[in-house]
This record gives sequence, C-alpha cells and structure tokens, in this order.
Amino acid sequence: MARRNLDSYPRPGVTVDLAVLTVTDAGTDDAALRVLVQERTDPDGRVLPGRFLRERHTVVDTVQEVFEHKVGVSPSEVTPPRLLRLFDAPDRDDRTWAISVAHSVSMPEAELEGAKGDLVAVSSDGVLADRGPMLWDHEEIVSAAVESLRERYEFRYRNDSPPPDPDGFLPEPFTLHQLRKVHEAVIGEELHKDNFARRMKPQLTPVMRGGEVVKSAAHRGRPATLYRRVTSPDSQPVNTLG
Amino acid sequence: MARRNLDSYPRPGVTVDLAVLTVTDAGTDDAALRVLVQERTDPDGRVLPGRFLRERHTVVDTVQEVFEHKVGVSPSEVTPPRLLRLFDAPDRDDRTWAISVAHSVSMPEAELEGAKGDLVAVSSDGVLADRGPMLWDHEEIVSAAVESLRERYEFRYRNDSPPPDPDGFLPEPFTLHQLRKVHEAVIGEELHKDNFARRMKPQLTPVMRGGEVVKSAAHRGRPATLYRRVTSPDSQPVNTLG
DNA sequence: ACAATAGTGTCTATCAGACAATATGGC
DNA sequence: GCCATATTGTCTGATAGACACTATTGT
Repeated sequence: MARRNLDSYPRPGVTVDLAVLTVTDAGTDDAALRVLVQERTDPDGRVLPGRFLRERHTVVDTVQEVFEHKVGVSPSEVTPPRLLRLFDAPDRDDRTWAISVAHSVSMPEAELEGAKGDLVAVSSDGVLADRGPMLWDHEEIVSAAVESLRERYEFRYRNDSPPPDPDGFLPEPFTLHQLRKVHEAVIGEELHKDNFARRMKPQLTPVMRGGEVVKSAAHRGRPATLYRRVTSPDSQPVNTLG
Repeated sequence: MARRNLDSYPRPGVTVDLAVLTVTDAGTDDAALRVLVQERTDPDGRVLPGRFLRERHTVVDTVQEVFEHKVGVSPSEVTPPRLLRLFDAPDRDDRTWAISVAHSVSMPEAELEGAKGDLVAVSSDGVLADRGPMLWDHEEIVSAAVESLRERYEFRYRNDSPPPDPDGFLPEPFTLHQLRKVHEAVIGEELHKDNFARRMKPQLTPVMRGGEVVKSAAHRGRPATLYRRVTSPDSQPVNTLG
C-alpha cells in the first residue's frame, strides 16, 4: 500500500478555550471565586475566551495569545494552564470540523485589571451564580474547572493537608484569616479557624524583620502574624492533571 | 477585517496514542500489571499503539480503530478511554505538525487474547520492568497512565474507600483474596487482608443462590465467599479525568 | 488431628472536629 | 476597663493499622 502524504489527510481545527479563574477581594471577608466571561455576537451569547491553535504553536503559546488578543492583559504571573478535557463531538461547531481543548487558568485579581469581559461569581454548586446561559458547551468547561480547582483546595485527610492557596490567588504576605477566607471562597463552605490554622502552619513561615515577627496592621483586635508559603505556589508541568 | 475561511488556516495532525493496561492472571497470586507495547520499524523501536484522528471521527471512534487495525482485537468491554495529557511540542514529529492526545484504556486480560504486541510488566516505580527504551515520549505516557490508574486503586482516607477494582480487571464473581491481589498488583504494594476486607465489604454483595451464600471451590482451606461489586465498574464520561 | 485458608474481635495511636480559654492589641 | 480578634489548650469520637484469635474446609 502506497503511503499517502501525511499532510493530505483532513485535519481538525483545534481551539483552546479557557476558564480564567480568580478570587476577587482575596484579602478580605468578601473574597469570591469568579470566572471571566465574555460577550460575543453571531451567534450572540456569553462565552469563554478562546482561539484556534495556529501553526506550530503550543497550547501555552495559544494561552498567551488569548490573553493578548481576547482578554487584553499581559499576565506577568500565572499558574500554568491545566488541561480539563477534550470536546470532540463531530458536529459541535457547524462551520467546520473543530475540537476544543479546554483548559483552566488561575490568576490573582490584580493581573486581571482592565480585562475585557465580566468576572462572574461561581455559586456553591459549581456553576455561574447569575444563571445566565452560555453558548455551546462552555458551561461544562466552567464546571470542570471549578471542580478541578476545588479538589486542589479541599481539605483532604490526615496525611496530606492541602497546600496553602496553591494557585496563588492571595499575594504574600498574608494572615491565617485571609488565607482561610480564600480557601472558603474557593471550596464554597466555611472552615473552622482553629483547625485550619493547625493544618496550615506546617506549610507556612512567619515573616521576620530584624529578628522580630512582623504583624498585620491592627484595626480593632489583636494583630495577626504575617506568613509566607514555605512551599512555593503549585508548579505543575503543563497539560497534566493533578 | 475580512474573515478568512476557517478551513484555510494550517491545522495540526492529531494522533491518539493509547496506554492499554491490563492485569494478567488477575484471579491468582501471580497477578501483574502490564501495558501493551508494540514493535515498529522506520524508525525502529517500541511504541504504544496509536493512530491519526480521521475526518469527523471522535477520540472514542479512533480508539476503536486502533484496536481494530493496530491491536487486532475487537474488545466487547472496555473501560472508557481516559485523557492523560497533550503532547504539543512543535518539533516532536519531524515529518509534520502533529499533536498527540494520550489516553489510557483498561481491559481485562481475556479481551486482549491474540493482541499484537507484548504485555510488558510495570515495575513498582511506574515504568517498564524490562527497562527497554521506547520511542519518542511514549515512556512518559506509560508513567502517566500508571500514575492515574494507581490513584484510582489506592487506598485513600476515611470517608471514601476506593471502589473494588474500578476498572474491572477481575471478572465477577470473585473472592476478597482475589480482589486484594488485583489491587496489590495495580498499586505495587501489599495490603493487610483484614483491613482490606473491612473497607471493601460495604461495596460488595455476596452471590446468593437458593437462599444460600455461594462459596468458592475449596482447594485446601476454608472456602471463601464469592462477591460482586455493588457499584458497577467505573463509568466515567469520556475525556474527563478523575 | 493437622494444615491451610477465610473471616472476626479488639487494641492503640493518630487526628479531625469541636469547644473554650487565654493573649494582645485598639478604643 | 471593655471589646475585638488572634492564638493555644484540650476533649472526644472515629478509624487506620496492627495483631491475634476463631471458623471451616480438605487431607
């Protein structure tokens, strides 16, 4: 059998669609998990930012391009994109044969300053809080992204506590109270402050200056100790799941 | 800006590469985790079975085609393929721009009767036991597949015990001893029979016949009770990770 | 009776969850 | 002193891990 040229076979368009996650007001009691949603026309509706994979570009390249052309920000610091799943139904795009490689990206709120689109709150059951529908399968992508994120923030069991804010939503240094509020915003449920402190402390180091422990500026009560992560924020290789 | 036809942009070839996992001698004390490896020429070396995604075919379609054309068996029962990761380095295939979507598939040994290739044992640290090199990045795929599989079989913590043989390597009905040997083969370490039994029993149901519990054929000692899974083997949706 | 395997009872160290007391600041 | 918040001490119920004992068969 003669070998046909590899390039002559029909090939799918490959899109990279992003669930950009952040925690707004991460330092405060109003911390909230949100996802970046954009409006588009033809067809009209709300979508996640995304883009076709261009020649010999990687997923990481394409994520950068999405930020540059669709979101309008140049992130200096991002958690590496995480592969969520593949959408490959042959008829999911009626214009052409296209498969979607859905990823999630976590960013601190400050890096999303001026981004195009809205930061929509995520409800406790993992979907958009304002219940507005999204086009195509994009709502599924949000659910998958939130589920994956929560697994990373959830309190597991005895042997391994969760890393403190593994996706780095909260800038250092921070108090245990602030850290707890971020975790609560992500997983959507309250945590006991004492148990939380006991589990996190082994993974935190107090900020020292001049041989003294640095405390937070006191508003009302006793000032809290400021901490840094002793394990740096998650640095998972690209395209793998945890 | 005029919109260029979507189909006129260059597109990558998309391959589906499979880590086919099985447990040989699943009913016995010699149970062993193995992966299907094939020989190829030009370039010469050992590879995992794989294939280009053809027009408007899905990943699931392509997995079927790999079994038909590359492996030479028609599986009647398979655990759905699991997405492991994406290989997208622009120069990973020097013939053309191609990205690889690596999946793992779990099958009972019986379904691999007459398959082309060798079932190579996996060592306890998750790589091939015979240490022969594989072409390209295929060794990484094996590691990722084994790691993902072990997560599913590993004993987690208090609230959720692992499902009994979630990928269905062991045909029903089985004894607790047989089930334990399969789990030990997968995770590569020994388990206490008493603790194992306690954790598994809530997820198992004894086989009844005529109001009586059916026992295994006794060779030497006391006959063991035969069980079935009360939760059917894992039915995860395609392309998602666990 | 004995060997061999299946199955159960129970002890212990650990720890998550819960509650409460104490420490340290502003006012 | 009083209030608010941070931090630490301690009790308790659950259970994984470990060990040892009992049960049921073939020989």
